[in-house]
Amino acid sequence: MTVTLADVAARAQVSPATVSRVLNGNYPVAAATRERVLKAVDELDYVLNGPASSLAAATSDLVGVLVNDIADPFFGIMASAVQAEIVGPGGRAGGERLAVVCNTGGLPERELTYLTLLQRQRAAAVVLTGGAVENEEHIAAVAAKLRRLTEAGTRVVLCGRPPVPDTDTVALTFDNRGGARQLTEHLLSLGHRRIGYVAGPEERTTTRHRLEGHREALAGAGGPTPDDLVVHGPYDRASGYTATRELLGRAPDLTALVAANDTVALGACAALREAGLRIPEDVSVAGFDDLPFSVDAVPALTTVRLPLSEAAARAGRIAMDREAAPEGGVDEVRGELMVRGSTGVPREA
Amino acid sequence: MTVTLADVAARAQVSPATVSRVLNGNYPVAAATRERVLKAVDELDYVLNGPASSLAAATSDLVGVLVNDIADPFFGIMASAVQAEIVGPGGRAGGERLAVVCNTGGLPERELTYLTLLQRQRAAAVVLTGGAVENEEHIAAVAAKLRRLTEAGTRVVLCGRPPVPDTDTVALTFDNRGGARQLTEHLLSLGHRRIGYVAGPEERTTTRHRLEGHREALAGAGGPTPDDLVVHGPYDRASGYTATRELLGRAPDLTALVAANDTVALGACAALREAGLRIPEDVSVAGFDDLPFSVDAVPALTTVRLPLSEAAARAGRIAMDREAAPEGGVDEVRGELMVRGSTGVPREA
DNA sequence: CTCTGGATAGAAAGCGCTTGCTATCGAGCC
DNA sequence: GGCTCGATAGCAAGCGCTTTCTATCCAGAG
Repeated sequence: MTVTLADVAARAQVSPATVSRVLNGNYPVAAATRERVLKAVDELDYVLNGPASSLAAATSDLVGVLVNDIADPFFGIMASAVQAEIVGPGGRAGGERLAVVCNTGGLPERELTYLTLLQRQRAAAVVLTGGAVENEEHIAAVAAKLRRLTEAGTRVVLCGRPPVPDTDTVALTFDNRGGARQLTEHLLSLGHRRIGYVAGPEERTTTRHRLEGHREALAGAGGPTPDDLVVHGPYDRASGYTATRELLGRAPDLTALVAANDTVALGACAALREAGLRIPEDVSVAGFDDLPFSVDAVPALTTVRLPLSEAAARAGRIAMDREAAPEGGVDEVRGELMVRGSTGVPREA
Repeated sequence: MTVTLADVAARAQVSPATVSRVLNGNYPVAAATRERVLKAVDELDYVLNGPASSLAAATSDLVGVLVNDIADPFFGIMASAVQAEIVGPGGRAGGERLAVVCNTGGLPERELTYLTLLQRQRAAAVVLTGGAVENEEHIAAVAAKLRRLTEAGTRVVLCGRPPVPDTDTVALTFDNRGGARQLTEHLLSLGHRRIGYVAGPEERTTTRHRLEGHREALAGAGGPTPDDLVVHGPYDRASGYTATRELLGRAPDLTALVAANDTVALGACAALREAGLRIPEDVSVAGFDDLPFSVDAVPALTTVRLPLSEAAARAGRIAMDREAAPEGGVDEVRGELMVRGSTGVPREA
């Protein structure tokens, strides 16, 4: 039925071993023989049997990219960059690898399921993107899985995720704390004092770090962060919308709003507008990430730009061993404050 | 080194065959034995060897999802929906499958490369999303590949892509033409006559169909489509921006602008605003797809909503054989015109 | 108490490929 | 001219799992 290596070998009048070597190109084969084999491959329209090959060679050409939410451009951009590096610059350069992105939905179980699935497939490398869930049990489970993966020869790279102690993994983290601090400091410097904060989901490293940065900035300005000015919710537009309405109810006097990310900020803007408040005249709004649409918001969103594409590309290269891992296995990538139209001087400043 | 089925068998005091049967659950195994095996699996932390299993069973649990640009929410949303259906409603329900999304970048070669890679992995199913490149050679090559895939037992489903004749594939198409027609008719009914059109890349089915719908509407209103009011470009913000500047230069009198999709529309808005034109007072703008951010644009974008998530979920279910394929293997999904603030009556109407 | 048959478990033959080791063939060298 | 060595090609042993075919065991039937 299906064409096998043996068929090709028969047609090319060589042994299966030779065909295998031509296809893998890691053993000298006379030019004439190679030609003959390639011709046979072509004529028979032969396609290597991946599983058989992986089994025999004990490695596969699968590379996994785990993301929390593929529908979110934040992850889409990173996934795209990683994948581009993995397939190879030329589109198919080098040993064709299958870069597969796995959507965990931010669920701990799914993350583990995918990790197991990738382990099962003997993946060549795995890139984990985005914030991690901060749940002791889950962290331990993931660490164990990653240890097992690296032991089996799978290279593991984390991007935008805190390093996992006691593992052979490489981590490229984002300076969420520092970025958030800068952002809030910017607001403080404009004169804002009552600043609402729409945080991401609890138990997420990204959420915590950004919130900590915010608190640091406020603490630096002498004030604590009133708990009632912080509301948690998922990283989506709806959360920004509802949280803002909630905050507006709790503190009608706030003059600025910091959102967990740009998407949330957009929802916040919608809620403010609906409440008849102008941006930034009545309330300033700031986001995080600087996703492509942020510059097009009206007014353009003040935010912290994270070099998602660059960082992810680097992660991909490290995973492919085409770039050295950073000293110590960890490197922090900084964000850049982008001041735009959505933030301004408060009403009565 | 690594734990194998045999190790588990030894530990559980059973034969490898029994372990395999417990793991696959397709053969009666006494409860007590099953327990013993499962315990051994757990104690040894055994993970099935995917390649070996796929080789022996001649099938794999990989399902491929091809997208043109994973960084674009249009595809991210579809990928997410397909993946959710494939993994199973419960997160890990059923025979754990690995849904992998492959980013083709809209490049024909890459599309074929991924298809080959999936064929090589003996994928259980493949879902192709988004418009296809309209290049005869490429179409034939893809058709051949798909034929080969279906022959090998891989189920192939197209989502938002025209059916491929003479193949055993199922296609869920979007009514791009009809949606575009409605959109332009809406503009015409408002009184617009000079309408610019920022089209997608040439040689793409989506581009062509939307443009045809636009032309149909204009023809219905008695006028042809002046060629100089149509500009092609990629499906991104930058394209919308530059194309709009170009159009503004060519026809300063235009009162409305239709973009290939929402992202492009956003770029168009930016260019208009920069030119000092108000939306919709001076120029009306319309997009396509109704991506999440469109409702948050200011003014909110008039567009055609495509049920991306629903359609993709359905495609996923069909691929998993959990839903019957539509009659004839093809079904057209309609869009819905969403009239919002970005379109209005033209200046001198 | 022996016989029949359903329910389980095991033996073993691959699945298609990779790769260490061996065999072959000339060419260059003493 | 016989010998050594580099360059190629083939042999054959797996890689770890699935599955067909058989063997075994025990309950109920006669």
